[in-house]
Amino acid sequence: MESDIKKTAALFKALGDENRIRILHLLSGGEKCACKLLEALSVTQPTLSHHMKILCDSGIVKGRKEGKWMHYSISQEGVDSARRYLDAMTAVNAAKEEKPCCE
Amino acid sequence: MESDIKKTAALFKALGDENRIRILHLLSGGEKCACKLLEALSVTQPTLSHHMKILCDSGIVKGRKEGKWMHYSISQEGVDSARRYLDAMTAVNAAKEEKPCCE
DNA sequence: ATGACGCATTGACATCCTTCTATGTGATGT
DNA sequence: ACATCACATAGAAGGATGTCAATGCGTCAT
Repeated sequence: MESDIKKTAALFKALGDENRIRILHLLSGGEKCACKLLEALSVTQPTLSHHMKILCDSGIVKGRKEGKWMHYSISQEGVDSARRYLDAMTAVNAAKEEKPCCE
Repeated sequence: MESDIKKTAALFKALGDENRIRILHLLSGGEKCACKLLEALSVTQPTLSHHMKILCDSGIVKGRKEGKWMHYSISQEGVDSARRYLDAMTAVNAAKEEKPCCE
């Protein structure tokens, strides 16, 4: 439960950077290798590598090694768990509704 | 388009902190005043105020002032726009699929 | 008016994050 | 074996972020 919060925070933290959002936009067009991402992003190669590690660790992106190339794609499970969290948040549970405290 | 990225990043950045996630969990039970959030969170009052500002600025929470009390609740529109972004990311558009670059 | 209360703002400090250059590692080709 | 290529890792620098104590600002009651 408490570790759930940690994982959720890591997931959304991963989504909270402009360059990583651009990367995800690119990946929404399908699996891409690192070199293609690199030429689309105006960052250096180590910076891209750093962002890809964060995205993979958070679970929203998965990597596939093929020879010396690295192919990245969006992980459906990662997106699903993010969506599941948003749903849980949205579900303003009327049953849980409590009396206002201050009036 | 570019400002969309900024707004999206701000929204997910707001979701990427453990205490703010706890706040949203509390708010999923319905509107709450700041004092209730405060006693549930083991942070000081200025820290809570700071987090509430970030959540409100990102659009995922809205505040309602009533006398000297501040009531916070989850903004459906904010959650929707977050969900919309996740959907856009998920939609692995087969039409946009391109030839792999490196093989 | 004055004091108490609820919350916001300021300023300081420590930590984390993003980015870079430099270097390491593993696979491919000659 | 050696050079080259694609990517990862290490280390450093600067900026952003989370937290607190102190203070400010409305609002309410007396």
